[in-house]
Amino acid sequence: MKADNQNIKKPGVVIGLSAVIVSVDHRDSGGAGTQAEPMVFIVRGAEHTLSVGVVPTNEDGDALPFGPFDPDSHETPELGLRSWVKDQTPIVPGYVEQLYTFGNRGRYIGQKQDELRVISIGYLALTHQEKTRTSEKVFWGDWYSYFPWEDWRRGKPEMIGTVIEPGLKKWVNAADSAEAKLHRRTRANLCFGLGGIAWDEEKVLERYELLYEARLVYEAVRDKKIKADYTLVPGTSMLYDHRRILATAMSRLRGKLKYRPVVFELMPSEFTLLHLQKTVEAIMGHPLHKQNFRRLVESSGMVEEIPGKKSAAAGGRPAALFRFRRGALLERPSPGMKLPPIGG
Amino acid sequence: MKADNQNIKKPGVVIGLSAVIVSVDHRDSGGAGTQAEPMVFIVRGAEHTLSVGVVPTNEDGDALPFGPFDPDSHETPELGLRSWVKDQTPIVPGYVEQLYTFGNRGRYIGQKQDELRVISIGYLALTHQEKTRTSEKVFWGDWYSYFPWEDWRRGKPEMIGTVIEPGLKKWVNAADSAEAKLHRRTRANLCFGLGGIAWDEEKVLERYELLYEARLVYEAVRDKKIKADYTLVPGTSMLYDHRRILATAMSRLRGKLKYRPVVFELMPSEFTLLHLQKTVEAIMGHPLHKQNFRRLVESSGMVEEIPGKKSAAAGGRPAALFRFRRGALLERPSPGMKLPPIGG
DNA sequence: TTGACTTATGCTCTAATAGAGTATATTACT
DNA sequence: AGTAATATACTCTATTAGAGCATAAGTCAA
Repeated sequence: MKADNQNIKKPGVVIGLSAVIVSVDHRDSGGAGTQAEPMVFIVRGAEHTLSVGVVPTNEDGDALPFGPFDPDSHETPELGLRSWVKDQTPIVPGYVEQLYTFGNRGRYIGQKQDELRVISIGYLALTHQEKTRTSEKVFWGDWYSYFPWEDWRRGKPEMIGTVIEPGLKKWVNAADSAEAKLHRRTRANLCFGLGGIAWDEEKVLERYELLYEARLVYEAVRDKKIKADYTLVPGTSMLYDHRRILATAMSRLRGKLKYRPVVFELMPSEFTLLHLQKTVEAIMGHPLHKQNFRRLVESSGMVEEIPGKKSAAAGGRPAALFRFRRGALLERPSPGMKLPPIGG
Repeated sequence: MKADNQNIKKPGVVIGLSAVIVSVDHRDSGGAGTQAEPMVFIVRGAEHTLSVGVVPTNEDGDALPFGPFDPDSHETPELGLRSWVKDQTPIVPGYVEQLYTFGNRGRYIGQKQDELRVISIGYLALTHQEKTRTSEKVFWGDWYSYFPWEDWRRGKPEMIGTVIEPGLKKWVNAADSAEAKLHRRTRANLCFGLGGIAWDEEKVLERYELLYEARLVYEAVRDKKIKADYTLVPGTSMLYDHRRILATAMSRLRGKLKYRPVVFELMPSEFTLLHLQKTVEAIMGHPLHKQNFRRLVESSGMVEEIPGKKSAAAGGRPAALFRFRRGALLERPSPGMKLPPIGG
């Protein structure tokens, strides 16, 4: 259990903080045509993503905001993230949770590739301030533009059958042995709900990693420096491994929603139940049974009706307005809403 | 989103890998008096825990194994951990999962406290090789010796009523305002299942942090340099923030057991159902209903009976021997065993 | 050899919950 | 007034969870 001190202190190891800042764009207030889209805070262009100034790149593209970890001023990495987000963006996140620490070799590819190792502590942050100033360089991106196959709200995305399944089939058949083929096939089936297996909305990361391995996303083509003479899966790519970090955040958030009342971090102070439902559906990526959702939410005690107040009706009976009951957090050991899985 | 390069590269930031290596000591093979105790791999004495050679301490005590992260030879931090564990210990962990990255200021307290910042990427590793050579300095420690209040297998631990509740009551009453008192009280109730709230076995970390804040564990007395003229909660303390890391691992493992078949990483290749049950109970910290556990496990398809084979009976009808069905992992999207919470 | 004891295993009963659907209420619009 | 749209209340059923009883298959000691 002895080790050389020198190994550790070499220059060229950089610690940074990556943030997946999520909000939900509530297109309108209750009533007819209520819409909700999950958004991620994106910075575009190398000079923004490379705020530590040490990771040169020639590529342009979408990236997650990335800030320095300053051991002198930051008590904890999480406080560091909060202060950096507060200083550098117009966002004040309510909920912040550490996701994962990413430290793969080669995750930052630049001229100094071999010298430099970037360790990123990834965070998930939730906010309901979706109306922030944006520009061409800094904006809220629709998270399903990066992961279109994750959006089952209007049924199974077509590309799964037309692009992903054929692509994976090719990858399965490219395996060496029959054994390896079987292994690849079962993995593909499990991830993408093929062969009678149910789709699991939490497997966002596993699916992305599988597509990467099967070289069906641009990042794989880029990192492995291959020529893609076949159809890639639709979806916006990101710089570095940021799409992987985003996938990690989506998996985590989809899981968390089921047992902790984090949705409310994404809601305005007053909302209708449809409003809340559309927000949950937006995150989970699939539709829910309206009456049962209502029963669930009302019986959970997480929410209280605002007496008298009604939403501005738009094409139907006006809905009651609700607010989050902060007190509920103090009454039950692990409040949340048990959400059903998608019907496979 | 610009930052100074200098902030990052200062010397005095060390990245290390901490491992919570868990095994279960199966005291005997099925039959009467079957016992199981969860164990953690412990190193005692500063020279072992400080293998990076940069964190001086005067104290002696139990610590988690800690290894360097070497950007030159480690493709990923997880591979770094695996290789370091393999080289430096007799353990070959099967399952490894990243837990959390700890980087609080002051988590390593030494002469150079203000200069040095240690960032530890914490890992949870599971193994069933509990029979490894040990010494006075390196051994398997009973994890309930560090967290005796977490063991409800033989009912509610007495110390909760005799030491923890009174200690927390004092802490509640020491709050400034009535509001703050109420807040502290509800927090204590939620954590420790007081006032009619059910005990939640997953809140290991929250409970430890509460005890720390209420200065009822030695680490708080040590870090805050106060004089403890009152009774501390029983339980072995650890160096640095290692008991917090262990608590994080326990929380994670208790949660994971409910939806992923990780128990089998802790089992020998053949086992009886009682054996399996005792192992789950050991991790979860509370007893389970035997017949229902059997129904659950058998219907899950995670396990198959070994035809003909029976356990060596010890005082009763011999039990059938089972083995883990690896194939089950490939059949269902998220296999596991839904475990009931402790009856509040 | 038999009866007491111990553990394993099979089965039943009941309460709670989840999933799906029907029915009615309240609004706007034509 | 009638139609469309949404909100809300309620019902029905299948599944699951929690608890306990009954029987099986061994050991051990008198």
